[in-house]
Amino acid sequence: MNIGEASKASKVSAKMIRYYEQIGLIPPADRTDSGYRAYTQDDVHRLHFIRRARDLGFSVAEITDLLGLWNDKSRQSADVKRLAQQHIDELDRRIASMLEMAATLKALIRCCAGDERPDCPILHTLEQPDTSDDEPEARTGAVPRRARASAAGKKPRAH
Amino acid sequence: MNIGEASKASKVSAKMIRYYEQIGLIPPADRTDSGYRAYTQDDVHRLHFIRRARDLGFSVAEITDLLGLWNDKSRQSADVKRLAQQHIDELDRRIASMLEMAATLKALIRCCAGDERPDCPILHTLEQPDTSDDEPEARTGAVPRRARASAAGKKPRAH
DNA sequence: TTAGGGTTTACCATCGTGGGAAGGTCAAGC
DNA sequence: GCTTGACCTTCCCACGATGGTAAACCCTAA
Repeated sequence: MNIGEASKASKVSAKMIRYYEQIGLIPPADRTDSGYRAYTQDDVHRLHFIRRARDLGFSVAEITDLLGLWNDKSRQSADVKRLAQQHIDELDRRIASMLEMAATLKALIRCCAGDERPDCPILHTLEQPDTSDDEPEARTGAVPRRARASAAGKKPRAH
Repeated sequence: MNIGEASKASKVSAKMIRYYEQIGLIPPADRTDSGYRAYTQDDVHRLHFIRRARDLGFSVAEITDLLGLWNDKSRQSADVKRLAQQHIDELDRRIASMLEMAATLKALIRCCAGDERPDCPILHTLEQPDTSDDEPEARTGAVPRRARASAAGKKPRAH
């Protein structure tokens, strides 16, 4: 099977298949005499597995582990469960972060007239220094602010 | 004011200040005779504005627009509101996408014994082709699947 | 004057994906 | 056989926002 067919069958783009091979997520494909990559049904199966894990938001690094467990006949389901739980926790963290942003914005929007006048509490708030919590140095090193921001979308998944 | 001081005051790293200048988000800073960037209180004010907008998850492109409105004395608050609403919509889309992933994983996890045996419904599900919805071609071109995936974290915000 | 810290530019890495160029291969139709 | 179009190959570039590093330069206090 050519890479194009494997791509269609697995729903992983040819570009990504080559990339996954390059970074070692999948073993190098067999080659025809002319250098074309040749895939078996099993290869497609693995690619599809990867695709589905990506759809669930697993990073390539996490998928490396998942594939390892997938191939390990003597795996313990607890290991898989732990991986999945870690990923859920990460998702939940990012969700919470974004919910917080959205809530803040929604509160601001409710106060904005949204008419032809220039006065706007949204810009006003962005302009103002922190009003509620403002211990300048003490809090800067703390987790929340940066954690909120950094957790906001660590694993892009743009096609 | 040096870049270091401006950085501390605005809570934007020096690295990012230079980057924002490079991509044209902020105008080139004045320079001292020796080539050091020099910032005014107003510059810091603008940087802080940017920082706060980033914390709310606005992309640099969106902030370009926000800054334009900020500087436009004859702006209409409706324009600001519209920008904010668009961003909220985008956030909500990504949140929904991640909630869906998390829900799927949580459902899988509930079915996994999580013990020393290798049998695991999580891997099993990743392994299986789509069972519920499987109109192979008809649906592939449609939005949902890819939209779900691509919305999963388009705007990384890693420090 | 010297030491140490701040600053400058320039380049590289991240992560997963797409785009494109330049060239080789294959299969169908003439 | 030859042409054509679709496919494949590798290689490089881009994205977005950020961090890191290195080599060179500047400033200030002791």
